[in-house]
This record gives sequence, structure tokens and C-alpha cells, in this order.
Amino acid sequence: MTAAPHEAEPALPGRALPDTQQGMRRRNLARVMHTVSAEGPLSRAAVASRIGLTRAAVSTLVDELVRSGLLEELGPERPGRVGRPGSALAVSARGPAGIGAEVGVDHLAVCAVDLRGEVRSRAVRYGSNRDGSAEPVVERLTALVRQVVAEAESEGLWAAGLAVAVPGLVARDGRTVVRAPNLDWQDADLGPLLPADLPLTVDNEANFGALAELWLGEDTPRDFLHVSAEIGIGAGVVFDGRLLRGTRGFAGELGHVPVRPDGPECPCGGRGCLEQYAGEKAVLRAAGVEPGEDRVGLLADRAAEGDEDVRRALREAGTALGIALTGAVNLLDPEIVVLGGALAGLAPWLLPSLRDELARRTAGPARPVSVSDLGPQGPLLGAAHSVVRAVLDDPAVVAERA
Amino acid sequence: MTAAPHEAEPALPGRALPDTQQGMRRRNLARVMHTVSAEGPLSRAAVASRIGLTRAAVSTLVDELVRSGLLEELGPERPGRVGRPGSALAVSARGPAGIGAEVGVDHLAVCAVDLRGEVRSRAVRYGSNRDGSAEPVVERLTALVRQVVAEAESEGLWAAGLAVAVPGLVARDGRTVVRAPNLDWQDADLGPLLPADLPLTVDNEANFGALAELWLGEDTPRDFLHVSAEIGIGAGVVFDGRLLRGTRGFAGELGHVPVRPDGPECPCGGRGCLEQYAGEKAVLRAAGVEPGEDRVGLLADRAAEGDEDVRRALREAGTALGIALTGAVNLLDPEIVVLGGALAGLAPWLLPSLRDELARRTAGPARPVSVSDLGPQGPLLGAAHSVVRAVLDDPAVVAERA
DNA sequence: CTATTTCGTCATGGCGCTTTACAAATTAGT
DNA sequence: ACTAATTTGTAAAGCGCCATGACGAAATAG
Repeated sequence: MTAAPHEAEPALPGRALPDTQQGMRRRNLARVMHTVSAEGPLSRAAVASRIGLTRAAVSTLVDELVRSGLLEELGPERPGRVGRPGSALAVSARGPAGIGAEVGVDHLAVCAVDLRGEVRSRAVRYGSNRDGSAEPVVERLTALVRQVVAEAESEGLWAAGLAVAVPGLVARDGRTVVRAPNLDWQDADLGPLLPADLPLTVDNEANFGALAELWLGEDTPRDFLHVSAEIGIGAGVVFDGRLLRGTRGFAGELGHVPVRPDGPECPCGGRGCLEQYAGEKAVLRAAGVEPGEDRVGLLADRAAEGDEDVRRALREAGTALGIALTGAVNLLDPEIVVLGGALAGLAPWLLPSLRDELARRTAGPARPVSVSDLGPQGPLLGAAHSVVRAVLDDPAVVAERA
Repeated sequence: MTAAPHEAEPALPGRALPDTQQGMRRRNLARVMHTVSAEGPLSRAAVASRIGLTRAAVSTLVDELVRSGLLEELGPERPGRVGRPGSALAVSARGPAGIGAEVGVDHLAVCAVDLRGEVRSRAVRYGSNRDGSAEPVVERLTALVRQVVAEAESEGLWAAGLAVAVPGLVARDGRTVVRAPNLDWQDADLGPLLPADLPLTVDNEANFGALAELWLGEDTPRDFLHVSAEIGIGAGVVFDGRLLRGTRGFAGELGHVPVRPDGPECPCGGRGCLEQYAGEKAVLRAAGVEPGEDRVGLLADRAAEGDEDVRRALREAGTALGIALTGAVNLLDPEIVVLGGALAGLAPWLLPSLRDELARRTAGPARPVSVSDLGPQGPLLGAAHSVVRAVLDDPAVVAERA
């Protein structure tokens, strides 16, 4: 029997729980965890007033969470005010950990994040992953995962689940990679290839990048568009704090939004797709740069040196992005647009023309376009945190295993 | 003191309710109402098995709802199977009613819908509403509302709320029309102008059209794009059964998605927006038809007669729609795209080129594009039903007033 | 006419939160 | 220093809500 998959981001009060007294209890456990996690060390009384329950009720909830090893008592608070000081509670640093993994075109990365959000262990392995099939790649990934899990365990943690970010389309079952052109994968079910004792989620790296921005970004609103590019151009659409996945799970294919309907043909079947103007290949060609290792770093270096060909190529890519984003902004009215992934490193040369185009084409106040401060780490962190969020969202499940 | 506004579509179990025993009770009352409403007359036992509570629990819930006048006992069921027949329960036809209203460019319409979804009373008034300001228009609308409410009351109903559909952008407060170019309205707060004894919601007609499709359409999935055109072109984005409104409430502005980035200038500031190709004005001009009354009917008639200019204009509009929708489909991966509003009547001439364009440009299986069977009635019905849904979503609120 | 099945209700019980009360630990004021 | 006031955490009693189990009522099957 394989472990059950977990949802990646069922908002705060896991709406799946039934409306019975036990469901209520579980949701309230989750609310305590979320509150303590978000607002640092807090006394029982502080938690109670924040979530609208009584101190007595919170006491019993906290007892249960402490017994399960999900919360820790830090001892008496420094009293600044009158009255008996509370006993500070914090999310445990020795409980469950989320294991995040990333399959890149030429690297693999795995990390373990504890409930406090700290990265406690990590491992990277470089080398091409275009092996023609998923098996050998996932085998190497599994080795890396075991290594990170072992290291986490030596620090008193235990792995609560594994989330894998891949550069490709993932079916809604959260296990099957339908198509990953840059890896040459097609309809690859990663479930049987990864450790069966860990609840597994597989998702698009752009989705995990967007979730990382939502969870970890400074002042990230609940309605935003996260644009990222590795080789293709993907977008994560987050509304009301929820990631929009689409019926088949293929939402966010910004790279194939038409920019010039009569433009060059695209492998997708369309013409003039964004990727034909702002995709990595197109930009490298326009800049007259040979494809090779660390292409993004190369472009950034050349642009910084003042290479006019590279700068023009990036300006034009920014314009194309601006056109595509005009459509997206008109359709979705996000509060901000965030550039992440490889785009973050090239932002200084993309942003001016992108902002120009967007401002020119949209009415009303200018739409803020910002750059993710997570940079290329977004997807990996998002994956690991998705497991952590699953624990916070339903602590009862994990308490049984602890 | 004005009545509190209600949410338009907080899914089934109004997530706003607190996680306390009373909140649980209220959510379970809602689940009973939704179940009975959706699946026709049902016995207590049938409801119990559907929502996963025991017969005993459902009995007390039903008692409460019957006492409040929200459910009715229809008497013993026709027994087809062995065992004691159940007592059929139905949603009451004499309880609260939702009042929907629509402000069109040259008409006003109001209707009352009971909890069963039946239209029990309606009134229409023709005549231009471009009076330069909202006051006189809303005054006429109020008169119509009072007339419909009185008629509904004479049938034993009482008005639970009023929802108004407007052809323009509405702020997220659900009361203020920020901009309605075709009415010449700007920053008009309709709150003080409408009956203060009715909870009020104002929303974009495209949004209400999309909700009508969600609630009333045959086989409408939970993820879809609803495209409607009156004078502008709007889209309702529904995902996971929830309408996506955007930060400012301006989501769905499909009309200003760029189709040809160097196309003709648009009043919005952009160039080559969809509206420049598929908007009413553009189509009329391309077809060589003079603007006037019932422009859509005229176009449909001419096209049916075989007028080649009109047909070409509609074909080209369909192509432009196809390009804009390609972007939307790539970004959102909806299960289907539905054409509603004025577009529904022109569908026979728009659809072929629209489908062609969409199929050519998107990979994978063809995305179904269908036509709403609600036609131009969508927004009005959606508005009235939004009030009905609010009652189903939280019967306890209304029970107090009954 | 009896056995069986299903429905609705009642009494009982368990579970989860609130209320109320109280001891513990701190600050403010005299 | 000592008392009053304030706040925290816990314990006991109470109430609301659903589950369980039993029962009469009303149908079908044999």
C-alpha cells in the first residue's frame, strides 16, 4: 500500500474535512498551527484571541499538538506588561520535515525544510538529465532524496512527504509527467520510481515557484501572476491565495499566448507565440549568443558589460512579455505581476520595456511588476514548503504517524 | 441601518462561518438546503445518506428549516420499494425570493425567483438609459423593483435581497459602478439610490452571466470561461466553481486583450485590442450596417439572408475571438468555453472561424466551445439566482427574518 | 398473516467548545 | 514592603450538536 498523496495548497481550513465535530477539531488544530507558524512565538492566550476560541479550548488543542511533537513550549515569556506572563509556544524544530526536490535540465536538487521554514539539509548534483527516459534520472534523484532524508533524521526530523518540481506538464493526479520537452519525458508516472514510504506530489516548477512566492515572498498579495522561465515560459496564476491549475492541470502556459498572430511558427502548432520572442532559444539567437552551459548567466554578464546585441534582444523580449501580460492582466486583474526563475536575473534589462508596454496598453494606474527575491530557488523551496503546508493544514494526519 | 450585503457565490459551505458548533450547525443547514434544492424532492433518509449525517441529525435540521419556512413537507412518497415510504421534502415555494435586476443600455428588467428557481414575477421597461447620470435611471429601476416585489408578495413570497447587473466595471464593494461607458456612468454608488430594506449586490453583467451558466447551464463544468458581449466584450472566469473577480473586481476584460499588437488604436490606450475586431461597433462598421436599434438581431437576420458582407465581418470577428481565446485557454486551461449574451445569437456565423483558429493554435485535443442556452437572459437570471444562492448558502440568516 | 425492510423519532451518550471559578505570576500604586 | 489590579493557564460544570441504538409506523414479499 502506497502512502496517500497530499494536496499542495488547500488554503487554510482544509475544506475537505467533513462538517462533524471531529472535522471541527481538526480544523481548529490547523488554525492553531497556522497562527503560531505565522506569528512567531505566541502564548496560549494570544493564540486564543487571534483565532476566536477561548483560552481553555486552545489549551486542549495545544496539549494535543505538543504531545504530537508539532509544537514546542519555549518557557515563560519576557513580561513587558502587567499580568502573569504567558508560556511561549513555537512550531517544533524536531518534528516532521518537508522534502522538496527539483529536476532541472542539467541538475538535480533536494532539500529538507522543517516546520519553522528553515532549510535543514540540502544536496545538489550537476549533470545533464536528458537521458531519453525518466528511470535513470529518477533513480539518481531517489539516491539524493535518501541522502537528504538521512541527514534530516540525524537532526531529529522525520520526512512527512516528498514534493518534486519538474519542468513540464503534470497531470492532475500529481504523479504523472505528461510532457517535459526539455527532459524528453512523456507520460512518465514517477510514483513507482520514488520512495514508496513518502507521500508524493509532483508538480510543474512554475507552479511551485508561484506557491513559494505566495508563502515566502515579502508582501506578496493573495492575487498575483508569477511569471517564470527556465527554457519554456510558464506562469503561476494565484487567486484568493489558491493556485489555479486548470482542468487538466495545464494552466499557466504563458509561453504559448499569441503575441503576433502572424509571427513565426511554433512547435505547439500556433504562430507568434510568446516563446518565439522571449523564450530562451529565441533570445539567444537574437542576441547572437551560442547555446551552452549557464546560458542565463552568460546573457546577464554580456548585458552588464554593455553588449548592445544582447541588450536589444532582452529589450525586445521584454516588449513581447509586456504584450502577453497585457492580455493576462486584462483577463485576471492581479494585484501584482512577479518575475521569477531565470527572468529574475535578467530583470534589469527586461523590465523597462516590459513595464512600458504594459503601462501603455492598460488603462488606470500602472500595474506593479516586481522581481521575486527567491530567484532560481523558488521551485525547490515551494516544493518543500508544500509538504510543510500540508502538515500545517491538517496536523491530525501527521500526529498519528509521529 | 442598511441591510448587510451578501456574498454572490461563496461556494457551498460558506467558508466565512467560524469553526464553532454553531458554525457547524449553519453549514449543515446549508448542506441540507443545497441537497434538497439540487436533487428535487427527497426524504430525510435520502438527504442523510447524501450528506453523510445520520437520519436523526437530519431530522432536527429539517425541523428547523421547515419551521423557518425554507423547506416544505410534500407528504408521503409514492412507494416503489419495500419499506415505509419517506416523507418528501422540497424547497419552499412561498419563502424568500431573490430579486434580480438588469440595467441595459436601452432597457431595464427586474425579476423575482423563488427558492425552487422559478421566475415568479417579472417586469421590463424599454427606453434609453443614457441620461448622463445614474440617479434618474436608478429611480426608474427602483419603481420596477417595487412593482416586482409587490407582485411576489401577493404570491406569498418575500424579497430576501436585490442583485443588480450593470454593463460596466463594479468595485469590489459590490455597490459602486466605477465605469460604465455605455451608460455614461462614473463612480456611481448605487447603494443610497436603491431600496434600503433589501440587501444589495451590484455586479458586472458578464459576471452574472457566467454565474447563471454555472448554476443553470446543462452540464456546465466547474472550470470554464464564459464570453459575453453586449457592447463591450467581457468574460467571466469560473474556476473550481468560483468566479474570479480580480483585486479591483475588474477581471474578465477580454475586450482589451491584444490581438494584433500594432492594430488600430483603442480608447483604452492600447492597440489592436479584441474589441477593435470583434466589438459591436467594429463588426457593424465592417459589415457596412448602420448602428441603430436591435443591432444584434439585424446582424443575425442579414447573415441568415446570406449577406456576404455581414458574414465576412462575423467570420473575421470569430477569428479575432479565436486568437484572444487562445491566450486565455493557454493561461487558464478551462474545460470548456461558453459563448453567451449577444454572441449566442450570432454563434452560427462566429463559431466556425473561432473554432478553427483555436484548434489551429492550441495543442492537444480540441477545446469544446459551446453556446449558452440562456442567451440574453443570463445576467438577469444570474443576478436573481445569486440572491437565492446566498439563502441556500446560509439559511440561518434568513430564517431569523422570516 | 407474518417476516422483512425502510422511515422517522426518541432517549442516551460522546465530543468539543464555553462559562465560571481559581491559583499563579507579574506590574502599579501607596 | 505590601496590597490591588491584571493577565495567564487550568479545572469543573454546562450546553450544543451529532452519533448510536431502540422502537413504532408503514410499506412489500412470501
